[in-house]
Amino acid sequence: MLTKDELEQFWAEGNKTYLDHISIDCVVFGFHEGQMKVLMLKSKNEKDWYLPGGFLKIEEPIDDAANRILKDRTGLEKIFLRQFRVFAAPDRTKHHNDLYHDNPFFKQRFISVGYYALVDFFDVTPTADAFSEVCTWRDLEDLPTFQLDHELIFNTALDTLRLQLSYQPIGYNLMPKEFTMPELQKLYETILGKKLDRRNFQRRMLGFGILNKLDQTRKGGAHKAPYLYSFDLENYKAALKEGLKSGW
Amino acid sequence: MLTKDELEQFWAEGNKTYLDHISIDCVVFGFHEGQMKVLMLKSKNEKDWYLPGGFLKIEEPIDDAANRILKDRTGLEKIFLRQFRVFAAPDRTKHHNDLYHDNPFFKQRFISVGYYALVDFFDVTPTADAFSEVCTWRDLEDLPTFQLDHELIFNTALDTLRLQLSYQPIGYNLMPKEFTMPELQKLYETILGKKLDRRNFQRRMLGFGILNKLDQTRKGGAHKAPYLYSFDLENYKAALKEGLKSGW
DNA sequence: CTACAATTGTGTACCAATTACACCCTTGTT
DNA sequence: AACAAGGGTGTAATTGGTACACAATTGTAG
Repeated sequence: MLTKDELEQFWAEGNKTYLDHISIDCVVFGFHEGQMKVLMLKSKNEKDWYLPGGFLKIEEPIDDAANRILKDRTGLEKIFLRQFRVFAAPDRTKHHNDLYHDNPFFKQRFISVGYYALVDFFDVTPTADAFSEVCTWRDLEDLPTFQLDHELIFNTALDTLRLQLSYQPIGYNLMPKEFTMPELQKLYETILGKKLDRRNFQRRMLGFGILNKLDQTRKGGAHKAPYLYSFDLENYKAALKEGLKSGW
Repeated sequence: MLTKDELEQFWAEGNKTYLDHISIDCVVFGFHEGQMKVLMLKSKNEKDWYLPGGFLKIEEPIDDAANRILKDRTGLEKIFLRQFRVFAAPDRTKHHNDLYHDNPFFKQRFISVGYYALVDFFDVTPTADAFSEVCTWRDLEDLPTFQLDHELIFNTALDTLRLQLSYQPIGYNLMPKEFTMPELQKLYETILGKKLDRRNFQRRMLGFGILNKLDQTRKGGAHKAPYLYSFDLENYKAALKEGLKSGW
């Protein structure tokens, strides 16, 4: 974390590096021990948490900016990222504290482009940014209070993710390379917030043709060892593009 | 249309009124004589057409800006509007002509927020903006060449609209108050670009519970007079919110 | 004023997908 | 060796979607 002076220096330089008025906020979803997680940050001086975010460099493509920001927070490149909405209420940064408001760069109005990301929990190394000293996964069942409009951004991302689940495959970016059917089902149940029938889930999932059944089982539990699966990346990508249901 | 001097004046004042780097582009869909239409503009000096658009005022909510822009082009207030994506390639305005590029306001990089709108064709009074003298409906089957990245914006809007058709009701904003089932079917067929079975369409549509059957028929054609329907606004709005299919 | 063409209203048989279950198999523990 | 906890696979019942057939209404041509 920067000192107050360093911070002021950073902001003073802001508009030489970054485009005015544009910011990016990211909702990073992970999945661990049967729980959905979101990556969040907190600075020492404040009690509220916020989402990973940043600004757009003057000549940078916006998806590159989102990737850059997330690489800094997670160590990951080539993250599954999707733009889902712009947050632009004129007063969205009004409640910021003086540290920011005294500063000419941060004082301006920001139109924030919201992205959500799906990542494999174990691949991520949460890394705090210059304005915080805590960066960690938060459980969806136990969320902290949010800064600014970040609760709205988070909720909108979750709604979008749930909606997309009904016509697009999800999981490739959230699961490890190999996984069992019950593990995948748990992911779906967690995103949707409801229980699904084990047998029907399996049939339907297999029916999509995006899974490869491996000739191995996951030993360890005091039960029958479940088979391992991996995603068939080619079919998975095709399903992403064309959707899982025909609609009309 | 403004003269060159007036135009320069307008741009010179630009950043006193408008926020830098942010623009808005709108894809306005209408429906007339069995054809899908898009509202487009053209200026005298150029052969390519462009979409209705504008800028965000310094303290204006972004949805208000989109509504304001569309009110200017169509005369309509309270249009059905939906944000669908941000267009932000750094070179997206590079191919603009000198009239614009010589100008400090327009020379800057713009991040454009894309909206699509659905309107009743007959309610619209197409009105040119300050930079054009043609503003008119263009048939989807006979589109002109587009300026800048407006073809990408248009295509993305159409894809989004088609996708939304599979899980949300559409029509309230595009149809007149009272309409017949074949007329509504024609709308769906036009958006989707394919024929649907008349009888199955009717059954499914009625199954959604968003239509009121009226005790009148539309006379005039040399055929059996079809019944008139109107939307049940309450159920329609509920369906918009919850979606038409359960998904999982 | 009657026959006709066009188009709408309604019904039904068939196939596919989803749901709700039952039964047996494997694994580690007691 | 018996048992508890889960997992693999199957099937009947229901729902939903698709592909048709047939009767009814309207304006027009003769």
